[in-house]
Amino acid sequence: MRQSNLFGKTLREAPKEAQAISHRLLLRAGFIRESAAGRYYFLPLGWRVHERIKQIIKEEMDRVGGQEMLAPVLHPLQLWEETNRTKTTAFELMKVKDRNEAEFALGGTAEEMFVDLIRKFKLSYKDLPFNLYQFSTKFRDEMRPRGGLLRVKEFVMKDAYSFDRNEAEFKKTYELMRQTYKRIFDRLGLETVIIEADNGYIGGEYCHEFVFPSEVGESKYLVSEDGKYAAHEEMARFYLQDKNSQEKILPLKEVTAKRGPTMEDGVKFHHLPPFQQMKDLMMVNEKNEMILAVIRGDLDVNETKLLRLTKSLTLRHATEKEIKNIGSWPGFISPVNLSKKVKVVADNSLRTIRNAYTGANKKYRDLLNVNIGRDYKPFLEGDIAQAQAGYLAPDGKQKLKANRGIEVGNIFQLGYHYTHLMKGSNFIDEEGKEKPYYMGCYGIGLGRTMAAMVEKYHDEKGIIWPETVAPFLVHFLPLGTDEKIKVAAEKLYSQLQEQGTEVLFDDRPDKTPGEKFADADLIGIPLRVVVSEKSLAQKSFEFKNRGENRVELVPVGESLARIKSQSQIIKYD
RNA sequence: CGGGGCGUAGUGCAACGGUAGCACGAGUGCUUUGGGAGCACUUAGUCCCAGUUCGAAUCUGGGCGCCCCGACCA
Repeated sequence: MRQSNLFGKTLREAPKEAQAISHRLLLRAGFIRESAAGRYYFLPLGWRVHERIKQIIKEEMDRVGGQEMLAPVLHPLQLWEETNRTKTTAFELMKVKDRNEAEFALGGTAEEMFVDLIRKFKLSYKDLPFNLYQFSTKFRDEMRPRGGLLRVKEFVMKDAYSFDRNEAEFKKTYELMRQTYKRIFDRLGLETVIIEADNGYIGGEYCHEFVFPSEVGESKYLVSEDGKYAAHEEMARFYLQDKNSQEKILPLKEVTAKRGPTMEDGVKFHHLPPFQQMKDLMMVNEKNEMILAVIRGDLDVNETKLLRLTKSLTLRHATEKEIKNIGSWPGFISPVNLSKKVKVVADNSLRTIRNAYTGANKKYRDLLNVNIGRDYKPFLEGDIAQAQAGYLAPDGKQKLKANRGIEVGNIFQLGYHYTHLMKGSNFIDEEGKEKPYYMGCYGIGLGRTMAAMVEKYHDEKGIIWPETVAPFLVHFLPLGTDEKIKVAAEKLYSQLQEQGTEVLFDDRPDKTPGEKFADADLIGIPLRVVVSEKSLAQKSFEFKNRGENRVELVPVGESLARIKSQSQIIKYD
């Protein structure tokens, strides 16, 4: 490619709205341009990188038997209604109507579409397993796009959907996909951390995020010091340390407590440690059922965990009025003698304390010596506690550290979530009976991956692309206008083209060396080859790898072979 | 959606309520050619709609748009 023909220009300064390094560099180097908030043009250079990333993903997906296909971008809205997702994803789902007033969702993920596809076929266990994937533009009406390509409203995602005959078979598929993702990110040169995460509106019981650690990332997670345990903060478990469960159980006692409504007020009033207090959080789910979450006072309720434990679709805090309506009092809520309408959900931490204090469902009245089991029997008990940096990892030895990263990929167990909700998504088993498919799904955002790579591979002058995804392998710069240089340059350029080496040939005649170098550094092509009067005086071309300062003179006659050997794409196995 | 900031030329910045200017870019010509060259000429702009005013980029109201922080996600 002749640079004089390349569409897209470098910018000396980044537009001021760009803050993230990847955003600034991609903009400045002429890889992307903004259309509207969270919607970007990929310019020719940017698209070449994007397609290289795509190729790597495709190779790895195909290697493990994935089959690429393509689903429509407009999804019949009825499908989303069938799985309740018009409700659970209301914030992000974009809709359109056609001329017949038929409603469609603009695909933001495609579980329903793929399930709907496979139920159009009568398949048998002999057809299983299979894994279908696509690269397609996804639409998500994000509340706030940010950081250039880091979070956008429209992006190309590789999404894959696996269909297995049962959980045991699925587990193999899941493990295979985990390894495949690891290979993909390894090939891209991104060391990712695999963290446990919440399935959110995607559904299913568990999932893992592939996170590239970075300050500009939005995924907050906790890792043990040895790195063996890593989980998204919304999911992270931790080791519960015992507090006073050796204490003798005392009789329940109600006392007057003229105090404020906060936890600190309780601590001050009773002169007892915070852990001995009970934190009571009144929530309301989508069916207007009231749920009281109770937890040890030194811990916080994790609403994601609460959502999962109670199998709720949505949860919100109850209003003061609602609390009074069920016969309690804000700031003095208690699971003891509470209205039967409220489902009490207790955190495991309440088993680590005895003789707790909390409200008495009356203004200015508190209870002392509250003990789980004796004084109240929770409807559900489980882990609803928010993990924090400094807590012990589940092994009880390592400390947890907080970290941030860019979520570049995600693998989900879906189980029967969709195949139960969507009628007729069954295959025929060995006995001739219909059985639902056991599913998983697997996503990678390409633009975000590209941004993550720039976050990693750059210096103060610009991007430093790894060869695996670089837009070109060689940036060839002739300096000066001398006829000898021109002839030598054109010769090497046509030879490189003949041997199929991807080269960006900076043939712009009116650019000074300084400008060509600056652009080359900014664009970040791995190998820079210069021809100039100086180099020709030594019958050589000058080679320099981006990111290294070492410059090497290579005799003209050997240059072609040298480039060829250097530009062999690294084989990965 | 809540909070904060901001909309002036392709990009970065100026302009007290009084002629919209500078740098880079782009174009033409000449010179120059190893780290964003020099000279000359040229090109291109106040987000939109109202209002206040003799006069609005500037003040007021509304709209639209963008960025940053939070609640969501590849």
